[in-house]
Amino acid sequence: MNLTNAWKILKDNGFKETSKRNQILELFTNDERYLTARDLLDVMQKDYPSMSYDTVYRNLATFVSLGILEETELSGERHFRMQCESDHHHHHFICMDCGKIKEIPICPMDMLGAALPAYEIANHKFEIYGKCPECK
Amino acid sequence: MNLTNAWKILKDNGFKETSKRNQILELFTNDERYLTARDLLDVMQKDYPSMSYDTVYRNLATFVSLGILEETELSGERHFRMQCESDHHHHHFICMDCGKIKEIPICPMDMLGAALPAYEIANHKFEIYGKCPECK
DNA sequence: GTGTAAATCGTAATCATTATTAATTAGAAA
DNA sequence: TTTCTAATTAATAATGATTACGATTTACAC
Repeated sequence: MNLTNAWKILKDNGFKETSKRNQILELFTNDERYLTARDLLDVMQKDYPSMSYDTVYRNLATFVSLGILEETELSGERHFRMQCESDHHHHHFICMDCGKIKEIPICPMDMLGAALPAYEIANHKFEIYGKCPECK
Repeated sequence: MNLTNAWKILKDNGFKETSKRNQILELFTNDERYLTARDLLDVMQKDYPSMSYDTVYRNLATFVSLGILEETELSGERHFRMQCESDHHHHHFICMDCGKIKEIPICPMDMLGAALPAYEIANHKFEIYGKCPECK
């Protein structure tokens, strides 16, 4: 997901173009790591000292609901990153040191077959945590 | 994991036998769902009106560190349940309606093979969410 | 340019979790 | 059984992430 696509989605859904929104999106396009609301606020308050949590969280929720950002929970905090470009479903390795991620092309649901008959599957989560080659 | 085993582990590690600890453990042996700290407190305050959060959280942390309970995060809250009896590594389907769980005997890490050379894998999470046959 | 709904600001409220200190208690030792 | 001590708990406050709200500002359609 890049800036242009993100703005197209936002415009298509009637959202207005604001400098705050743009800076949030820019921060995500420039960082492949998962970021917290605080991470964003800390950076943005340099340019916009009046930036408030409300604005950060509200926009994060908007972006996630539109599929612009993806979200995960790491050590008790919500983390966000730009939705991957990959066209096919995948999962992530997350480095616990530097926060960089690597796409895992395998999805365990493929191997599940008929292991859960009669169950209605709504969602699943598969993440791997550890150290990337650079941090090892 | 049953009460007897849990107490053996606690005693072996020098922990004292208290009525609060016992009731927490009993609640978990009688409930296969994941419970929050608040769930426990609500029930326990009927028998022990003075029960405090500190006691709940402190014991939950103890139990998890000793491998008596297992923990996961669901919709922003920490949830706990008795460690499964299964001797072999597995994952869980979790019903989002009734909270009941079903063991999934498959682990995606088995299929990963050498997909992450040079990476140091410390941990992984695989969970499936949806509705169980009874709730569907 | 104007009007209006959307967006943001500033701040307070909420909720889960953790920390602190004093009082209580389990279990070992006398 | 009584005493002693460290572990445990109660009561409450503090913290940190997230959400909420009234007032103000802004994007943009007209």
